[in-house]
Amino acid sequence: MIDIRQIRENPQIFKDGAKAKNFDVDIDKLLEVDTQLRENKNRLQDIATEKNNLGKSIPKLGESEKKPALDKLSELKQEESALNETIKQLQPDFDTLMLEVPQPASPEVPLGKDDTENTELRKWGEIPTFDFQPKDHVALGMALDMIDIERGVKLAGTRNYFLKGDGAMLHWAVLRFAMDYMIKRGYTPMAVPLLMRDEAMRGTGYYPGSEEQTYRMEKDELNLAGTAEVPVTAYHSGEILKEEMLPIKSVAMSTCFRREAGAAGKDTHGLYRIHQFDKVEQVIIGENDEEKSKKYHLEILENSEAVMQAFGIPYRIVNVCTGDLGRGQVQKYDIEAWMPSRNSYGETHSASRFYEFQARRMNLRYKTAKNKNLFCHTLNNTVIASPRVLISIMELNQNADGSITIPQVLRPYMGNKQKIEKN
RNA sequence: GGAGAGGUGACCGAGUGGCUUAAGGUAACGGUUUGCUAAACCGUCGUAUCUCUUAUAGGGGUACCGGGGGUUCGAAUCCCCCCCUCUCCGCCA
Repeated sequence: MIDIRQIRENPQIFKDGAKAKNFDVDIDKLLEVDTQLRENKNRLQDIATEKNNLGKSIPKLGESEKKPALDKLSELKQEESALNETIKQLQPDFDTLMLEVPQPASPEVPLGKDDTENTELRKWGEIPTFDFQPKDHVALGMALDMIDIERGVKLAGTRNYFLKGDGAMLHWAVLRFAMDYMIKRGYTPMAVPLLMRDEAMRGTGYYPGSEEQTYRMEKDELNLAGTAEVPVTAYHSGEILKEEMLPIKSVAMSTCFRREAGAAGKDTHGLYRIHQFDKVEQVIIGENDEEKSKKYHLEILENSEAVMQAFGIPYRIVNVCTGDLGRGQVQKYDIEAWMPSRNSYGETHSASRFYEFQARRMNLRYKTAKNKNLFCHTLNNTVIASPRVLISIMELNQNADGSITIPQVLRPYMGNKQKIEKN
């Protein structure tokens, strides 16, 4: 959410910002409602003052003076309830519009209409060539009895799968390595609830907007989080933290649930786009300081790169353009991993910087040394998401005989096994 | 699922109609004392919003004691509805 005072002072920035991000929001309408609301509220305040004064004087008045005073009072009350009625009508419009105003992107974000206009910042690693006919992860996984998509679909519908044997082991190895790495970097591990109230969804910026992407438990009015970002970022919502607590760096591993509505027919093959996966996610809750936020942003990007490098996966860093940014993001770096079967890079990570946007929505603040309450800044990034990353790992490390060499760093998590082979 | 208790400021916790923004305590900040640390003592210390002024500070108004409505000249305090939390019992991983 944006500070309404900033919108009042400089509406054009927010109009342009929304346009660049492809969001449709009526700033003029918002300002109009804001003006009306303020007029009514100011008048209401004056009435309250008058009422209070009058009320206090009443016990001191003589009998003859009491009657006119009471008459005046009931007159004021009538006007008061009329104003309240108007405010009650305007307030929801105002609140709705406020939740819709996007955070303008940072100047270093490239202008663009959609993901085709994202710009590549740099690459890491060599794209391998094979001197045999390489298989894709599905063929590999089926042959090695690691992946069973058919039965996943039988039991849970399309975009569902089983991992078994070394497939399950590899999946957990990747997650555990990522978790251990982040803990070594000083991030606090968290196990989190995933059934979230609407409030948490709104606070992180997923609502309004991503309702269609989200599984909802209608009976309980709870939402199945699509990422641990929701519980971890909202963890301190509504609180006033002490400045010395910041930055709070957390890492959580969780299952992620996504409906993938509107993606029908897209990426239907294999484990790329699925309804349920596991992810290690890093979150930083920091000070209200743009320079620090940028520093943290690079830090969380580096953390993920280190993990990708440890796995030996070639990747590139993409500066996501304005049109592909979410409502709240100031800037976003995606990491895209090389996936031989797609013959392209596929998104595996998304590092976002929000400044105050999320903190304002969830009323997450801290008290400075000067006793001021400021909204925190929030950031998050994937550390690793599996099984999507298994596509790269399996396909890149396959051998001519159909076996898969396990990356060094994952072997300790797989009983020091070096290869996954047919048995 | 059944029964009960409760929701007050960063935190704990008092407060059953006006003198309460709200006692007391903790934490924090400033000061006195002090070789240092600690302790003790004194002082300051809620949030939001509007407005004024000798305008990165101060003054004033208003609202806020879970949310919404009501009674009343006046409500944290009384009434109604809702939400949430906790405890006990039952069932159970």
